[in-house]
Amino acid sequence: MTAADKACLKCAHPGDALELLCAPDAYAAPPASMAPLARLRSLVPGVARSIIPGQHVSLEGEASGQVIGVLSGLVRCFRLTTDGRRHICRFAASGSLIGLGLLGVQRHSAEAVTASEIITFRAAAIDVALDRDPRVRVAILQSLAEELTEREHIQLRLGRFSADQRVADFLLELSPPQSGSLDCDIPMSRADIADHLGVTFETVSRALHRFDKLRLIRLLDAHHFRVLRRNGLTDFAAGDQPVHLQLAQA
Amino acid sequence: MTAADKACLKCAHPGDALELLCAPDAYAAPPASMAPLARLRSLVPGVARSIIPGQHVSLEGEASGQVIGVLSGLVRCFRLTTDGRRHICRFAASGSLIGLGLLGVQRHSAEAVTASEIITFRAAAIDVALDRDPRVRVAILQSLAEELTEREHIQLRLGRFSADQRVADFLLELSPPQSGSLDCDIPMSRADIADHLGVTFETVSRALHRFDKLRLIRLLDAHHFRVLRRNGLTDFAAGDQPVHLQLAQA
DNA sequence: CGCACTCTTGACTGATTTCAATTGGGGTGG
DNA sequence: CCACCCCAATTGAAATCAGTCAAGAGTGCG
Repeated sequence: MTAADKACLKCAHPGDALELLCAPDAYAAPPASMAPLARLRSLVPGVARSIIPGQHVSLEGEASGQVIGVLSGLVRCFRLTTDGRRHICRFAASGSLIGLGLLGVQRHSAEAVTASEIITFRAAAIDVALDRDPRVRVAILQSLAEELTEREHIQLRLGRFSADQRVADFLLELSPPQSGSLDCDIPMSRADIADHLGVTFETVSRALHRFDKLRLIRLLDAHHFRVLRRNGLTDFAAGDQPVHLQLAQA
Repeated sequence: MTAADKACLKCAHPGDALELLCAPDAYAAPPASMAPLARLRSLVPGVARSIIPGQHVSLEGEASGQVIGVLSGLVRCFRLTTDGRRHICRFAASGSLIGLGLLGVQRHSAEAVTASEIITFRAAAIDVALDRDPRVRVAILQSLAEELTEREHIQLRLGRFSADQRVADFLLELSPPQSGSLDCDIPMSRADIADHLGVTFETVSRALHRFDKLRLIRLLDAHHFRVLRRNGLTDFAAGDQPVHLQLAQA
């Protein structure tokens, strides 16, 4: 039996005991947002392929002439500062498009976080289709609108939230919106989270364990947690901190 | 002679002695990016009007069914957190469009920083034009691409730069790219800058005076500065800090 | 002429980073 | 199959950066 056989395919973290904990597409965007990529796929020819964790998808600045869609798994999009640190601008889950905007010029590098399937479109093909088919135009505009909304939120989080608030807010994104106490997985490493939230991985770790102590979540293991009090997390992320009072007791 | 007569019309900061210091359209985007709004204006009917500093343009969350273009002046786009703090997501200079994405639904509030002229398009009109005229499509996509690129940079700055680096980077944005030592104005208040960079206004003030001491810039007054060593600023913003060594001496 | 507001500056506090040590799990090779 | 190694994660302690609090200066406006 190989490692791959034992691995939890959903989250790509090895270990069979926890397979059942992996919520189906836990990090996936709501169904509605699958639409743009699905529609694009039906209207523009593209080449699908599978990639393994860590495998690179695109390189910052390259004029690859490609747009990439994530069909399954999770991809991290990042840039490096001149002094070598990394900033993960976003995690692209299934349904996300990478490289829109200046068609075909990559604004950032991208690598697989988990085993993923991606589809590659030629930017030129999309450009042509944009002229011919209004449905393509709608799909692209919708995808751009979604990314802009997502970025707006990320920006607010970076600009105005404390370290713990950022982590709480991120956990809310990881967990399905409605469910009160479902088990969720954390596909990415602490370092990935840290580089996305603009904090250190130690701070992420501490925050998670603090939430565990406060009974907001239950850390099942390093990559799985259960939401115990979603409202508590929400309040905490929002800055209402009745929870902070409990912090002293904890 | 009224206050308005004496005011520097470019930056809307009163005082006649400094009128000549106001670089023409100092904060304006490069000429190329004027294109989308200019083109849109020639293809879609819109209503222009003038607004005074502080006057509100749009309200977060409202489904106004409008898209706003900035013809001159400067507009701040912002959101408020639940605990009442403000985050300025971006400063929209002449040529910028506000409210693109989910057409007609405002992702944020907007107010004039300086006396500005804006033009209001009906989202429905743009939507119709998008179907009919490919040039509109190009203009909208280009504008979205520009905003996304801008946001990507802002996000990196918030996520990975120290307070001083953020201010240095912001100054670079305020000053025309090429000129070595031209005078620039700072149209917005310290608080505006702080709420954009995710720091306090005290920190902004301190950073500016530090750069002045280091001879990277010359602060002419609270709202005007001269770039002395652009490379120094660039290095500082990038994290190379040969300058920091001088900091001890200063 | 004085009020109000923005900006500057200093001293202190505290959150987060940095540095360092330890733990734990998984995969590899013996 | 077991021991070892490596990497990720956790945890603690010290150091630092930026925030908070507070006082004072400058400037425009009434």
